[in-house]
Amino acid sequence: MSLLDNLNPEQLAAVTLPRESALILAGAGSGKTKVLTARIAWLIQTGQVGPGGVLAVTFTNKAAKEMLHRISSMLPINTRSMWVGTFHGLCNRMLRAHWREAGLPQAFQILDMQDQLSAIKRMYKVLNIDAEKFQPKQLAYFIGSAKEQGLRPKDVDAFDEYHRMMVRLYEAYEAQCQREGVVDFAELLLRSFELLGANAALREHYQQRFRYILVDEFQDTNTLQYQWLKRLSGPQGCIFAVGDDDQSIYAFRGARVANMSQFERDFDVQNRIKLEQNYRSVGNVLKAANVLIANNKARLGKDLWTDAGEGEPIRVYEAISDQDEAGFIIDRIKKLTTEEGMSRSDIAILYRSNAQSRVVEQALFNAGIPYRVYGGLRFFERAEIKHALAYLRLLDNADDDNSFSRVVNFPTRGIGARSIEQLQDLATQQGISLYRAIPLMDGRAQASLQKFAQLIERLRFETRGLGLAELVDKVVVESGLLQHFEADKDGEDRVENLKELVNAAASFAVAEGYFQDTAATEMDAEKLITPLADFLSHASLEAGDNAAAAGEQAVQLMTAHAAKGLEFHCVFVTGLEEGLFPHENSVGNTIEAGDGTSVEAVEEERRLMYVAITRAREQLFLSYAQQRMLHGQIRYHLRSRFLDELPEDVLKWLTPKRAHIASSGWDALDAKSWNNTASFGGGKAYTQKAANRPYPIGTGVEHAKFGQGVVVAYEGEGDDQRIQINFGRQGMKWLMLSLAKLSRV
DNA sequence: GCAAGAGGAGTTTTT
DNA sequence: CTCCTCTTGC
Repeated sequence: MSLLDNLNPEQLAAVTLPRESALILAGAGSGKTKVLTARIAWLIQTGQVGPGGVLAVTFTNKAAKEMLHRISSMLPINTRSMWVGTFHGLCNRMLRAHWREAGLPQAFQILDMQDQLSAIKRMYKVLNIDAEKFQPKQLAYFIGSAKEQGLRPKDVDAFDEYHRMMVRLYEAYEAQCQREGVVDFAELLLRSFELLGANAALREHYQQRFRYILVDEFQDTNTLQYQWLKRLSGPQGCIFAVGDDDQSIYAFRGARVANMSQFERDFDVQNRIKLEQNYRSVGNVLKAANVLIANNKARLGKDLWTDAGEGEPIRVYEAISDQDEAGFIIDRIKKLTTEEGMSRSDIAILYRSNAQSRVVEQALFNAGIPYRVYGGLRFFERAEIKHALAYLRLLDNADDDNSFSRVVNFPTRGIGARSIEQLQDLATQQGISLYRAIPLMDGRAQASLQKFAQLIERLRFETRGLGLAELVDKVVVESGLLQHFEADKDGEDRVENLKELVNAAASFAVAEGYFQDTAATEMDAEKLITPLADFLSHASLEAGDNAAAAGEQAVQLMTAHAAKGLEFHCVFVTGLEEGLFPHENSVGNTIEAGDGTSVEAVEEERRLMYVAITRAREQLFLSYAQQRMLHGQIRYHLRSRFLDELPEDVLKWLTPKRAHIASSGWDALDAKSWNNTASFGGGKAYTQKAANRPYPIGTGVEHAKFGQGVVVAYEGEGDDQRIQINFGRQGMKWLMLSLAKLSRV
């Protein structure tokens, strides 16, 4: 069977393109990964390139793994010489190989976001910076976005005092990182980019080597990633970029859709291939998606179609409250699993923000339906794991002050804050790391610090020659971490996790081909890295699964963002309310597209909605609530504009469709006449019909200037009485009741 | 050195 | 409301 079987004409055209740069506009569910992997396999199979000449880059480790997996199932080749990975993973690989040229210590460590923040806080202490005025998070953001634009401190223009300070802090942060031998995520990219820029021999080497570069999710690339690709591919470069502008939902973290059209210009792209046939969803879902996304102005243009039938209509439910909405979902899930025999794991509940999961979780829990929530702490981010990793990092690089500070007194060894301060002063004075400053200490604290240093030295000595898993095991035990959590009556999970870390090290060693007799600290000649350093990189770059544990067969709960790339038989998109989805922060705002133009921020929200609904294979439920608990207050929202943008003929309203949300100030009696609603409670707010409140809270009203809105609150009495109305896209307004010309909707 | 309590903030997130 | 961080007090 040929690789090219089972490809539609557009896919085939993309897979078999000659050596030239191309942009593949791949719609949701159009077989994007299939095309990417088939192209790689085809290039290799037809002898146009060897595995070593291919570089494929993705955004997530999951996507990279999936790609490698598929390639190796198509071709009997060794994928180790192939560069397939995330931007960060590939940059790390390059920097490990050329650490000297890149100006890094061989054992450089990678800071994740947590580490970066603690590094900044530590720096603030030394420099005596007011963390209120210059918030660590703000600085981290500032540094990150500077680096993503390729800017070093000297390149950043500061227009005011605040920003001048930020630049100085950026400079100090850089110096600290360099001294400690650590790099943050953005630094991995920028260093690699600068390395390629400064070192012509190296640049040409890689340019000649990677004859074919393939990029997944191209719409998500930021400025630096794009420039990196450009530099790496070189003048003769050939880039196969796959992306979907309609699924660009990460502008807020620097993704630049404009890279797509810039790519076409920069690389003289002759071929823009559209993959529009969808293999995932039924017709009704696709029609809704197409019509919805057509409301966006900034688009390259694309319409999905399918051979499959229309499927069931999209069902829409207006809930009285968030609880009622959850009740509706539970009810439907029960029906789906019992009457239609659907597996729970084929059902996803999507929402705009994480906080919305609570109500649904509660309801699922009460109903005894197993579920799992995506988006919690990931394995390598857990405190006990970070502690263990800190010991390991100190073995690899004793100058890593972040790691030092984390574990110097954990488990407690009587080294207090004052001793650390003293030590820090000495280290700062001498321009050396905390660890190296220990011998300079005197007084009482010296003894305990010395003991800590001896522990590290002893561990380093005793683990020499050990395999990776044995090394990790030894460190977890000898550091006292295991014992510490074993003594803690609530430490069971942490003990389990530490043991799991040893397992993780063992399976990592196997997966990476480090055999039992490979010493964890011995350089692997082929990979130019020690197994320990490799494992530590892995821990930083691949933080692990972030789904809370629960059995198989669980309903999947996640944000619409987290659902990107996934698909489910049945999808519930919840909280479709103005202010929530689209989120209030996006309404009325514009964002820079990156090419000089600006677009409405709500367009990104619409794309997010597009992503959400195109996750559904067969069944799609949309819901919203008239009132919901938010930040400890009951809030009233209008129905989301996105619902109103959907074509009526693919929808089936399970509750009467009203002119708009809460149009008649209805009470519990009305609710009973509606499907299912009464049993789920809620609606209490609607019983108040005080004479001085002509429009009860929750009522829909129309205002000549602001349009339609929902009554949210009252204030004052008599002639002074004011009414608060949520006008959705016009915002929240307080109006004098006696003056405002209102009418019921 | 740790636990309780005040205080503040509160989209989306991968590496 | 609820979660997280930082401070205060024993």
